[in-house]
Amino acid sequence: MVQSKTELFDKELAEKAMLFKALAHPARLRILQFLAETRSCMTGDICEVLPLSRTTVNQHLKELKEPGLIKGEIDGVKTNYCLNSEKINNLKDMLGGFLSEIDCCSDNNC
Amino acid sequence: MVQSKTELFDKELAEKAMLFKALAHPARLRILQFLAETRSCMTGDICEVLPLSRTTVNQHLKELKEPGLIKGEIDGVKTNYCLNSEKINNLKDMLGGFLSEIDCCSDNNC
DNA sequence: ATTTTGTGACGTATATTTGCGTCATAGAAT
DNA sequence: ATTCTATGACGCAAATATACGTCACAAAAT
Repeated sequence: MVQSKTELFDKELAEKAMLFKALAHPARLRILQFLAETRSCMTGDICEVLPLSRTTVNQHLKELKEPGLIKGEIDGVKTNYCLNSEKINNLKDMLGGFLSEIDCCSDNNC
Repeated sequence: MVQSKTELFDKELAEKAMLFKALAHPARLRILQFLAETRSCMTGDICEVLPLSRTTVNQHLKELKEPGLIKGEIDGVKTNYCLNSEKINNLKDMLGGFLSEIDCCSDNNC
């Protein structure tokens, strides 16, 4: 692509797409699940659950942190990660809204 | 990446990630919106709504067709696209399920 | 003081996505 | 028969994502 055209779209749509993108990899979904299961959430612990190197896991964590879905708190040497419930709830509303907007009437057949 | 490790994850998670990926671009979200608004849904019509070339739009359509979110019916020269309500509803359930699984208790703070 | 442990930052290689132009095809209109 | 319209298939270039190794750093343990 000569240029990324993402900014030519509606701002809200772009934002929603960004959130979907954050969820578009099984590793990131697994991380969210894991963080929901256990609140003790060191980076190292997360790595042990995933079939990926620490480096890669770290990168996925960054991608979840960027849209604010998770938070990272430095605790001495360690960093504790956890879900950002507020954002997750926003996400839930947003996605639900979009999907019901899309499929208001279920007779959308050709 | 030396290798795509997507297949090392839970099959269900991978499937969910695939669906999220299909929704991870504003153009594709816009297409879904547009198809919900109007059922007359020729490729050409869709192109006029998007700031992208017909070639690119076609590709996005393909990406929506693959997971079955939309259907394409050949009508003479034209192809009519429309939402696949059944799949959209599946999607809605799946996402809702995942999100409530993630955020069962809203006291997930560090 | 040195080692260990847990991290993040940086660079690199490969894979995939995005965007587009061009071509071929098939039906409709002239 | 030729032109026009609508479409899909193919291939290319640039941008991003994915995965990893290596390095540096800071606190804790030895």
